[in-house]
Amino acid sequence: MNTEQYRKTGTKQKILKVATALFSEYGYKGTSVRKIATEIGIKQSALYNHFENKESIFLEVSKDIFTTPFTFDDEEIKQSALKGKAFINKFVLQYKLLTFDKNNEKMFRLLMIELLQNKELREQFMSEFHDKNVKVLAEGFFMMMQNSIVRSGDPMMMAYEFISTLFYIRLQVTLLRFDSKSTDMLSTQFEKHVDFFWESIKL
Amino acid sequence: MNTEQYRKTGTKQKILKVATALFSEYGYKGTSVRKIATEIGIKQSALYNHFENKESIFLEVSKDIFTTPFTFDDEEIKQSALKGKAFINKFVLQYKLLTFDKNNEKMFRLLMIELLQNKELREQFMSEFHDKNVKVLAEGFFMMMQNSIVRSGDPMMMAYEFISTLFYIRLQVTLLRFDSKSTDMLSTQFEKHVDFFWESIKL
DNA sequence: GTCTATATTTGGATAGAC
DNA sequence: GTCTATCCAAATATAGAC
Repeated sequence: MNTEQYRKTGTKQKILKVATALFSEYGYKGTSVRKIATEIGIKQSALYNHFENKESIFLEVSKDIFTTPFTFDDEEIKQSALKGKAFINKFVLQYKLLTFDKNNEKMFRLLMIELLQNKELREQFMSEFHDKNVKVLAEGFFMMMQNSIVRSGDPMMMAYEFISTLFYIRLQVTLLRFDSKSTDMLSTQFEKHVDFFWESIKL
Repeated sequence: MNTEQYRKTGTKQKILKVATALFSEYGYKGTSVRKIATEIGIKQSALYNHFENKESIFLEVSKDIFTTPFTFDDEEIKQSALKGKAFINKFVLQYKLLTFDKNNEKMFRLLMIELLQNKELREQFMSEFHDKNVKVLAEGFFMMMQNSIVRSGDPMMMAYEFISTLFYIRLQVTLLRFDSKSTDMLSTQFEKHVDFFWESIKL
């Protein structure tokens, strides 16, 4: 029997779930372990059976920020890149799905809340959120340049230009949704961006 | 005589200065009134002779976030817009100066730290930081379209594309400088952006 | 206006019974 | 594993002497 283990895991998962919700709404300092505990119906001291301290809860929660399934394998890149616009369309579709996905939204909020309070998050932001995406995009643009599908230039620069707007849209969407405001005006912004950008680089 | 008033104002200004530095580094919750007080060499309780409470200090500090001298008067727009690239060059120069200006940098950091914790800041971000800039840029692009200097399209959309990259560069610069890292790789990004964008829209 | 002293609250963490 | 009880630290804020 593993009822005991099951219950233990159950509580631990509850803690992580509630902590994720609270951290991504009120930030690290704005979230007390008391609040986490009462929210799941246990006393504050009981938390310490599952986690050493508050920070270890946060660390486990924030682990998931950058576990986004965001890489295309090489084959897929090559195939898509030759199709030109289809490549960036594919990329943006992924990005858009992440933006509106409930879990990813929480993680993105948490990232933005703690970005200037947490050096490690800043570095991960640069490497995982920026560099990785730029690299994938730049590879695609490079191939398109070689095949004279898009105008020549620095692929990394082109990728930078492309990803920056995606980030900005995502930030705005996140802010609006945080206040339960409509994102109608922004929902088509992703596609508009693709169209505008493609028009800017195609040959 | 207004020595007393002078001293009062002096302390008040000191408080605001120190509070700005601390809030923009540790955020609202991460900054205690104690720390503000000791930093300027007075006891914590003495602060309450100048401000009602902690929040009122924050409010006075955050007032300055959006007092950036960022609008061009209509005449200047018209003149610059007809010159095409000179217009966006001018805009970006302003933006770049703000990005690297010590005071504006603090204010931007404060904005990013508190953006998801403060609804009013979010709304001001949208109206003052986004809408206002989009409007100015869109007017310029509109005139360029009418004069067949740039390709036709939605001026607001074009402005959105343009400003989003500026914001992203600014954010990255701010993060790097926060960790005292080199911004060499980004210092020319503003100009690269202008070049890339102009190449994308010019006729 | 600033100081000392103090009230009050909140939050993180531990000890020990069940 | 959870509970009650308790400790400790930090932080906001006020009262009253100088």
